[in-house]
Amino acid sequence: MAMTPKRGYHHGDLRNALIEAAGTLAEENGPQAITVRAAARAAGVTPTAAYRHFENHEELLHAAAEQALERLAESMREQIQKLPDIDDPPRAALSNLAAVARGYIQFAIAEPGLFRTAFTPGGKRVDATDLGTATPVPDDAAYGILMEGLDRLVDVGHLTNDYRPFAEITAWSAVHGFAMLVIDGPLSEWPEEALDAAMARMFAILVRGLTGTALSDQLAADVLAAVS
Amino acid sequence: MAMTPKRGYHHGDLRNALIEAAGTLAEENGPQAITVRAAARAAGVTPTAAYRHFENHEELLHAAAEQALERLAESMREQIQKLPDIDDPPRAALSNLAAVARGYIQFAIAEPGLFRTAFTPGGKRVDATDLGTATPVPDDAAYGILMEGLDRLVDVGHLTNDYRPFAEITAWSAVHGFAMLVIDGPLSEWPEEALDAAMARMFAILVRGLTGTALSDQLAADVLAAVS
DNA sequence: TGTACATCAGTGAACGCGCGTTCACTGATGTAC
DNA sequence: TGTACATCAGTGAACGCGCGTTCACTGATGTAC
Repeated sequence: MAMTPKRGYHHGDLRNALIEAAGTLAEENGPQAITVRAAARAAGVTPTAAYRHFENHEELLHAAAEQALERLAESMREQIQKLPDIDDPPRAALSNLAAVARGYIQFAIAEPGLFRTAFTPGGKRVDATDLGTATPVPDDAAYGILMEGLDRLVDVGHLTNDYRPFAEITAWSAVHGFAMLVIDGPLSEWPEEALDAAMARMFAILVRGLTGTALSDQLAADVLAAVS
Repeated sequence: MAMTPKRGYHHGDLRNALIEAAGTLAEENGPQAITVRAAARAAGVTPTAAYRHFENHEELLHAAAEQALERLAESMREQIQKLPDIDDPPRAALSNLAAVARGYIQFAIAEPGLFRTAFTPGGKRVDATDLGTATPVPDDAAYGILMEGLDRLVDVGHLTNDYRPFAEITAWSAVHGFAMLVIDGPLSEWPEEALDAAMARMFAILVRGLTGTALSDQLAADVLAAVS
């Protein structure tokens, strides 16, 4: 069934081409720039053709949002993989978490248009795994990576069980908020070094809040330096 | 110079009427809904008339964003004023900070359209007090309220000086991120009680991270219960 | 107090644009026999 | 292997819409004398 894209009248893989085009539009001018017509134009196709693959504009936007979210997760994974091998397990767990945060924030800074697209309203992206649950959980990769990072902190003895519930909400909120403030808010004028310092500080506060013990300055610096 | 609004050919206070109209539009359908034409329509005036008071669409948007930010600050002040008198100064300082957070998050939930408007990109709202500074600081009221809350924590001995720098960035990030995740993100499906629990948890983690000492469960509950 | 006149704050019509979406259509493709 | 035909994936033209913005204008207002 896997068909290689074909040139010519029949495109071969128009659906993906449109999503890709939507991504490029979002990269350049934010989610607002994603329109059926512009995506079709970029894919070299008539607007009508898009309606073979998407019910309407909203569906295209939603598909683009999902793709952007996946790119965000990729950025997080990249930072984790860049990490050197670390023998000390607690330290490794901390570095891992720092890499997760770094990947998240770095993606927002590098690709603000895509980042906004990922969290665009209307793209009802929280397909709760179980809508019966009071606290439905996102099924996206980024969320999984964060949860894993926190679980590792538990395994390693750094995070006690009584502080585990909702820990991911706090961590996510902080990192997400930071990213937002950088791209749309008061931190947008700050130079990189100041942002790095603020981020290091935030990480230290977050870790002390989660684990109850302060990171030594040395450890904090190391852990953060380990990610680019 | 203060003129009471007049009916008739000359409106009397069209500029403010347009900003007000823009606010209502944003309340109902988000910042996207703010258009020159719609605002003029709502103010009972021809689109052209709006151009007597705003250079272009962007300026109107910017004015609406500033107003939304002011409403956010009001919401924070309201929560602070609702606070009962508390004799114990450290406890009062903590309650104050909790009220600030509550006011911020509550506004986002109650008025998501305005909240998004306040942080709309393009409304280059960070008129840095001093652009020579490496870390320019917003001049809006909401920011001032947050800073004051943290300073009180220092005065009271809860927050040591080495943790004060960038503390506001961390606190702001967490609260802002939480608000965003609630209105546009994964937390939008959560029932109120779950949000309250998550928020209480976040507050506890944040305070422990900032001050180095855990809030007793009792204190945390009290402090959060004090705000509606 | 009355009036001429400059200025101010609106009107009304029009422009060109890009959008989402629908319609009737046609060329390309794959399959049954 | 050849062919008839259903289906699929596009085209091309058109619709109605609301937008930002500009133009020449006019009625209302305030002020100088």
